Amino acid sequence: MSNKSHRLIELMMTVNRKRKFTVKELANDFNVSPRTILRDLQELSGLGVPLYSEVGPHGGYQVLNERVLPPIAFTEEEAVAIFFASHALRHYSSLPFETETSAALKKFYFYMPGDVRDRIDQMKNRFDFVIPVRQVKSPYLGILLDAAVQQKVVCFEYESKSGKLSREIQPIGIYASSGLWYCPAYCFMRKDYRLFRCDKISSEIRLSTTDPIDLRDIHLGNRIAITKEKKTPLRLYVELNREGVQKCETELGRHINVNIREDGSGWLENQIDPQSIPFFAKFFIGLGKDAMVKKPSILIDKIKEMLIEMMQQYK
Amino acid sequence: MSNKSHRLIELMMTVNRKRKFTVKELANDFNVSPRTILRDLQELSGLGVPLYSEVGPHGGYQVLNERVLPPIAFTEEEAVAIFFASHALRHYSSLPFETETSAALKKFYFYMPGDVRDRIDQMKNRFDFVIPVRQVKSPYLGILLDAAVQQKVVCFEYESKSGKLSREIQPIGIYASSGLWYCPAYCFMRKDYRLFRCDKISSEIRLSTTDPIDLRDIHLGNRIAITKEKKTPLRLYVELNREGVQKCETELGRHINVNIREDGSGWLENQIDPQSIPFFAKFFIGLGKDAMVKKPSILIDKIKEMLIEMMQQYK
DNA sequence: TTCATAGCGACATGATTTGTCACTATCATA
DNA sequence: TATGATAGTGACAAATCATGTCGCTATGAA
Repeated sequence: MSNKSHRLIELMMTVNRKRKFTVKELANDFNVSPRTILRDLQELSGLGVPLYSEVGPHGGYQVLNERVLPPIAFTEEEAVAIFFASHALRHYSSLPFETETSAALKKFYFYMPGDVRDRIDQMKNRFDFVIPVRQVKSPYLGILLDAAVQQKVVCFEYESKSGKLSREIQPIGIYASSGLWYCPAYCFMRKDYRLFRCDKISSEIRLSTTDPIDLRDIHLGNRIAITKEKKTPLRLYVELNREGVQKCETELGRHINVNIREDGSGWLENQIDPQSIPFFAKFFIGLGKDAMVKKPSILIDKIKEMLIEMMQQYK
Repeated sequence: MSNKSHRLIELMMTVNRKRKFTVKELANDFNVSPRTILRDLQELSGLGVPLYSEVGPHGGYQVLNERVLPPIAFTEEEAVAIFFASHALRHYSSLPFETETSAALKKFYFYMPGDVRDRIDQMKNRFDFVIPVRQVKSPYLGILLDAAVQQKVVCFEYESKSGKLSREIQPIGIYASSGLWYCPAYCFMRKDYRLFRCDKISSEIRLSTTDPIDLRDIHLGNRIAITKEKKTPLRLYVELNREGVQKCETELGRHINVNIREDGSGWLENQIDPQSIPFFAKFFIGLGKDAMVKKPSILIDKIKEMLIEMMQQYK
């Protein structure tokens, strides 16, 4: 392959790897004169590599946060799958990334071969990953994620049912579920793990001076096992008919285990946290006669209480 | 920019777009001699573009099914966002793509600059898009999507509440919501639009000989408006407090418009389909005192009926 | 001030690229 | 079977491009 084109491609990779470098350095690496490197760098710039330079001692070139992916061979299916997965991000009103993801998608789309593009166009209105739309913004996702990754303690005002309270937490991670963002974290106030809803954070997030605890081995994948051990659990037992089974599977996700019989009916049998009684009461009322709660009695009482309340509401 | 390098990059895009072409053709496109194009194509080959050629009339060059994406400049943020969006696909037990998406992800990951890779590794266990896990497989997603794109009529056995029935439908599209796949379609049996759950298709899907109707202008984005026109609508009016507003936003998605007042409370005001009365009755019972249904009276009656039923159930 | 860096322009030289031409090979099809 | 459309190669001269060198400016840190 020709010298120059080859060098340009190598150069592209090299600058991406080094991120900071001087013209002289590269001239040595590539055994060409600095002048040549200068010209090459200008070409790279023209090709879209975002180079930035500063003169003076300790100056030099830098690649800005844009990186250039080298040519990657994707099969058509792969490209389409990646496109639509990223496309689904448009449903989120908040993301922990600063970027407009639409910019990334446009690039991706623009550089695709024409027929893949055609295929995407045809599918665009016929295929989607739906995520409930919320207007609720969660502006602190980036900070929380950073804190989780870097093991930092943060504090903020949090709007819980019992009112606004200042919290000091060390995030384990963040995740989106049904259009809302959640942040499981260690709460220094409660001295225990708690789940926070990111949209209920009602003040700026500040870094705290509290020493972080060691959460390196606790992450989204294993936190449930770890946090569950500590609760004083209530035993939940619910009979479900076919419809009930299906709804529970859809709506409870993986937190609660749904057992299924051959005829399609089933039952729930789980340890639950006393705090979640109001949630389950509402949930099973919503299921109507598709679910029959047998235990715990405290849950049954709550359901009755709510039913009576509602009877009054609708006279 | 220098002629040759420029041309090579353009060429890379062009061959990816055209997939099949002759040397002469390209020579015209690029205003160079065929000889030059030949030499260029050899270089591209050397760079990994999978070219294949055949001599003779109707021969020419082809790009094999792996496509090479040219170098794309992504910001670090963009790359990370695309990675995690695609990563979220692993939650789906069924996808309409044949490919293992993990293969695509590995490639993507592999070619990233080292420090982006590090960042991804750090985030992997601390960031996720959660989708309710279902064991339910939907093996016909690909076929349904094809049928939607290509305007074809298909038929299959469908397991609805009223039992197994043979259905003949023309899909509008498919979408995933809360871990389940749905297929809105025109149903030739009901002579109307219906929503099918892809996992309830209980037989092979066959192409039907029925003539397709013209659904080119109906797609996931507008089907609701179109299908609604035909119904005899009921007017829904519901008062919501703050919590009610939030739940409706989360759970009703974009189908129903939630109006919000300054104090956080709000109301629903919509046309609804009489068929969806049972759904809404359950839904608003589930909201408890966070919602107060004012209209239509038929819905209120249904709610009362269900409440009474449940009171009896729990004595 | 001095030094290390980026950056530009001009120019001669050497290297590469290009077009042209003449040739071979393959294959579909008229 | 002949023909034409296609890929593919080699050689060489002409055109173009790339490179190094030199001299210069500008900037900013130490």
